[in-house]
Amino acid sequence: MPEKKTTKGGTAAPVIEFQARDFELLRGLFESRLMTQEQATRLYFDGKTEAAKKRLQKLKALRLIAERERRVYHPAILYLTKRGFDCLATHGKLSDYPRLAWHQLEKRAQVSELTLGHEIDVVQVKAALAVALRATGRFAIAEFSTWPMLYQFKASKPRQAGHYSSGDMVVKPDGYLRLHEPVRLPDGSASDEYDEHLFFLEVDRSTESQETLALKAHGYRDYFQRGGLALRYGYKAEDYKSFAFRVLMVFRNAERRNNCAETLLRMNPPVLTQVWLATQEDVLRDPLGAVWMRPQDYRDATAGSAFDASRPVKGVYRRRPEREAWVAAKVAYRGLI
DNA sequence: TCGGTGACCCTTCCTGGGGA
DNA sequence: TCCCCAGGAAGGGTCACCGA
Repeated sequence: MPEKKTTKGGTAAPVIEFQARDFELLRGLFESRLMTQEQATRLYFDGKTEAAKKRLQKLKALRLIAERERRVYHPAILYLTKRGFDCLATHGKLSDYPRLAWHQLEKRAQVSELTLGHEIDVVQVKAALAVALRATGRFAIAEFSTWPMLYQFKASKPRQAGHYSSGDMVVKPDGYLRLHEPVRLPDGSASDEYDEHLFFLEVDRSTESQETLALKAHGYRDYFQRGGLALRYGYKAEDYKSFAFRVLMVFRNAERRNNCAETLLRMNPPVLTQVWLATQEDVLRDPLGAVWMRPQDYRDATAGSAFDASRPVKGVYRRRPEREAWVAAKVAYRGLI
């Protein structure tokens, strides 16, 4: 049964029938804090710009969403208003989220320009993946969240030489994706059973040190080996192998990606296959295509060459465009699924 | 009948490039 | 340096079509 909503007073009070898509959009804004109109169009309107434009205008007129102050020629960045938040709460659309008062959400939505860029990048990757997955017709997205608080976890820090204990750290993923892929019966039809694919997402803005990235990779490995995800879904930690996940790291350029691959290979023990690396440009173009590499793939591509990661690092860091060219030509890129 | 959507067009506001 | 123009981004108007 459609639900009607009107506004009080004013001129030309808009009246709309809420659709499931409206709530999905509002929930999306609740989770991701911000998204551009273009991203909302891709995520919730199948890329249909005119349809998105009209619907978003109505939601803005109802003051359920609003856009950040911007230059007229800059893309519109949408956010959820208090009225939108109340609307979701009233319709019971926030029951599967932690309880959050409006003032907490309002504070969360006040982001700096630096954070803004990161949030938009994360949603950009999310939109690219969601659109590509939808287009395959093979997968159902069971969860795709970009709210770090929902999936953050504690992991132990790597032990340092001369120290008996290692201490804990909190890892806050930029995103978490759970996919269902129906198992095909011999006749080609889909059964009730499905395979599950689990991913954590890290979108790098070149603002963190390689050491921090390595620390995160260590954290993910620790979380896996301790059965953190198994426990999250109500299973025993010993069942951790049934909850194998990959960590997708997306970088601004190939140099940064390759540096990270080298860093992960130099860890002790090295991270070889759990972390998958790609550039943002490649992911936005073809997120499911052969654009991903694992540190092990990087190692294979550079083995015995002047860029072999096992060679000791000497002196200060210098750019090596020839390394990027070498890797681009030699590495065996992988498709995500 | 009405709401939602798609398509097309016009307008506003601004940036950036090119030429005088 | 100034002016002109193309183009980006989005708001808004209108009309036609579809489906409940």
